[in-house]
Parts: sequence; C-alpha cells; structure tokens
Amino acid sequence: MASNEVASSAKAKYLQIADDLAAQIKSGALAPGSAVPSEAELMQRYAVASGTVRKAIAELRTSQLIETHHGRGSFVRSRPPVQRKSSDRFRRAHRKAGKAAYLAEAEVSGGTPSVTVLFVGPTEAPADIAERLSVPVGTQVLARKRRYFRDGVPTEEATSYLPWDVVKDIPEMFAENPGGGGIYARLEEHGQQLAEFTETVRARLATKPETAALALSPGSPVIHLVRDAITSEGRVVEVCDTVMAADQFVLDYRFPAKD
Amino acid sequence: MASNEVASSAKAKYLQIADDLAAQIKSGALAPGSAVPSEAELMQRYAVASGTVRKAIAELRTSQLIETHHGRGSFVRSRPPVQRKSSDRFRRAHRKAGKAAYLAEAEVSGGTPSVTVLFVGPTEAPADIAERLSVPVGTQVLARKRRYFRDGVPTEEATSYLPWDVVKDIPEMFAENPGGGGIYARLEEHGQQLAEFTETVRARLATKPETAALALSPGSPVIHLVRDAITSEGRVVEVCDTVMAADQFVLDYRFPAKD
DNA sequence: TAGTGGTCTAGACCACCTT
DNA sequence: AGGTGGTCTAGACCACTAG
Repeated sequence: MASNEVASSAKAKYLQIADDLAAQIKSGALAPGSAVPSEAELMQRYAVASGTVRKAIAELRTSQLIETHHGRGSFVRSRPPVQRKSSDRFRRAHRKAGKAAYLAEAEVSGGTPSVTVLFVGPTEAPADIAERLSVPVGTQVLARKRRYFRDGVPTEEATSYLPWDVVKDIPEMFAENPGGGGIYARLEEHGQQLAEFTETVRARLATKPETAALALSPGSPVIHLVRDAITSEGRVVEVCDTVMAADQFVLDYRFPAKD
Repeated sequence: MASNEVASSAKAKYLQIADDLAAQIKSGALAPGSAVPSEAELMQRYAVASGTVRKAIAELRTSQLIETHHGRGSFVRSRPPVQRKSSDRFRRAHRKAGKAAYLAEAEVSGGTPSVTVLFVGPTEAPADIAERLSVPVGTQVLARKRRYFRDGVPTEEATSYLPWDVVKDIPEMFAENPGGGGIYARLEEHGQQLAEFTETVRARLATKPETAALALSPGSPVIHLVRDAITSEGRVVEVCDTVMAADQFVLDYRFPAKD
C-alpha cells in the first residue's frame, strides 16, 4: 500500500510515540525495571510500521530513559543515586585513619564500593602525562590502573602514573593493594609531603572502549578528570587520569575568594 | 527485489560505512567544514539503500564528527578550541581591575566573547535554589539570566539568583550591565564581603531546550555547574546555575591537601 | 521453537534550501 | 526547479534469548 500520510505540520509520529511512552515512564505507569511493550505490540497499538516504532525506541534510549537488550526487550531504566566526589576527600585526616579516598566517599553516598586492579607495572608515559610529570615522553613510569564499582556496577576507571624514582623504593606501590590510606599515604611516609592537588575536568561522550568498560549505552556522557598531586617542593608526583560514568557522579569543589 | 544479504558474522554495513567516512575525516581527506557526499551519492557509492546510508550518517552525527542541515547537507565539524574555567577567575584583583569573570577568562582562551542578557527581574525561587539561599521555596528573588557567546557561537547559559534584601538597594543589579567587575564587585561595594565559593559539577546530555539555546546537536553532552557565593558571615548571597556546551570547556580546580 | 530486537531494502511523499 | 535531508511503509532475513 502507498497510503503515506507522512508528517506534515504536526510533530513526527515517532516523536509522538516516544513522548507518549516517556510520559508513561515519568508518571510511573511504566515502572523502573519493567519491560516496555514489544515492537510488534507497539506497531499494532499505534498503527505504524516497524521502522517508526524503532525510531521512537531509539529516541528513548538516547534520552537514557530505557535500555534495550537484543532478544529480550526494552526495559525502563532505574536511576541509581549519584555519588558525590568532594574535594574534601583527600584530607590528610582520612589518610591517617587508614581510609583511601574512594572509601572516604562511599561512606557518605551509600552502596557497597569495590575495586578491581586491572594493571600495575611499568609503562611509557603518554605525551600529556609526561608533560604533567615533567619527564620526557616515553619515560618509564609506574602505572596503576583500576576499575571501581558500586553495588557491582562499574562506575569509574582510573589510572595513576608515578615517576619511577619516586616509587622504586616503595614496595607497596607495586602491590595490588597499596595498604591503608592508599598510595597517597605511602607517598607521605616516604618523604613526599603532599601540598596541593589540581584537577581538570572535561565532559564528553564515552568512546567505544569506555562504553564497554563502564557498561554504558553508546552515546552516554562521561566525566574525564585528570588530577595532579603536588608536593610541598612543587613536584608533581602523581597524575591520576579518571573516566567516570557521568550519571553516577556529582563533583563538589570549594575555594576561597582570593585576592 | 528481495536480495537481502543482510549483516551476517561481519560488521553491520552501516557501521562499515560510518567507519570508512570517519577514517576519511580523521585523515583529512574530508576537511573540517567541507560537505559530506550526499545520501544519494553514498547510496550509489556503497550500493546500499537509503536507510542504510542514513544510519551511517546518524552514527557520525552522534559521534560529533559531522553536523547535518536539512536541505543543505552534512558537514565535517571543526572542533574549536576549548575555554578554561579556572577557579582563579574569581580573584578579587580581577574585580578591582574592572573585569567580570567571563572576560578575565576569555583573555586567555582566545576568541571574542559576548553576552546577551535574557532576563533580569523578580522570580519565585525554585526549590533547589531556595534551599541553597536558605529562603522558603517560592520566595521572591532576583534572577539574572544571560547567554554567553564566543565568536558569535553560544557556549553557555547562566542564571544568577540573589536574595531580594541583598539586591534591593543596589540599582545596578537591575540593569542589564551591572558595571565594571560584574555583580560580585557590586556586592562587595555594598558590604557583602565574599569569602568562599562552592561549585557542584555534573555532566549529562542536553535537554531539548538546551540544544536549542546552545545550538547543539541532540545527544550532545553539557556541563551543569551550580555555584554558591558565600560571604564572610557565612551567608549564601548568590547562586549561579550554569549550563555549558561540554565540548567548549575545561574546568580547572586547585585545592590544598588539607589536614 | 517462538518471540524479541537488529539490519536492510526499495520505494514513497514531505519540508527545507539554493539557484 | 532540482537537490538535499526527514519521515514513513511493508515487507524480508538474521541473531539473540527464553521456555
């Protein structure tokens, strides 16, 4: 049949369908975790072709309202509460109490945190990292890459880079678990008095590998944070490169109104 | 015809096409600003149906590699340099020199900044803002909403909320242009000694209105920043709610390793 | 095996932009 | 007017997941 009464002045059909479903989700008629009606059913209900239903579904997916699984169906997303990353988290008091930064936070944000160490070992410093560490590009540094979870869901992946001469006499740095208080506590025990941190924050869409690593749907935003740990002598002794699922985090900063 | 030799074990055709075009863009064969071949031509070149080409194009669009304009075509995006928002930007020295924060920054980041005031006037405080200002929800406050541009391109939209009793005797607050040094300079002239700022940073996808306001393509990420300006008496005298195009900004923070 | 989403076709008509 | 992208149809076959 060729009865194509296509979108005219009104809104596109697929958007109307998406809006309708979105309203049902927001009203709770479609509860979090529940299945969205199948494409076949939606085709019948709205009397449209498959392509139109699929575009509506795609719309909801990029709005992060649903997630769809091949062969199973589409399901309403449940938005877990976000974690807060406060600049307070590096307080020396926390380190002395034996807490690593990520644990100092998890206490406040609820949920059960866990970490997996993905890699610990020597690496050639990438250009941007090398610049921050003030070493030549390609210099051997220690990399510590780990993935953080909350309630079993991956939320964050972080890689720390440390100059070799700083870590070579600190055996804990090469262990999966660097001990109470984390690597910052170890650095301070070995004469590296931490004075200051700088963080640069960007937001962008996740790359393919990041969507895989953090179990994100494509088109999800991430926060990319790079932190320099600076000693009282002004040396950068660690650069930490972190990618976070954007919907999982709120960053808090506090700074004085300087002169 | 029904010769559907559909995706088998290999990659989907539309992804192959997208990858091919992406490679051409990255290699420079398709230069920034230049037109991507039309759908009709791509259909011929790759010998596929229109829908397949459109999916490939959609892929590139959500990767932020191209932008498409109805009736004109698709064009390779040129990535403009990013602005840096340093926490240094609120230095009192800058205010005394007559510079508003956004100008203090633009100096460093290149490009010509401009501002449009969208609204200045009394508003009922939304719930989250009211909480930060420690006033009851719905209390009348002064709202100042403006849009920032760089080289004529919208990059940021910000709304400041100030308690009525703070601003009622500061006539400049109701003007489009609050005068040299911006509203923070006016506040300090009227006895509000600013001591501290707090910022909370989130990243998420742009809403429909935000894509319109900031001329973004749908699915683009934004940075949502909310700043409290706090006086030496501990009162929050301004809350600034800002939405930024994520690809335009890098946020810089610096903080001491506190005890 | 039945049901689900994923890919693809070969068209159609519409809306926008340029000439 | 002619080209461009935007929407839509009515099917087809494939791949994944469940019972």
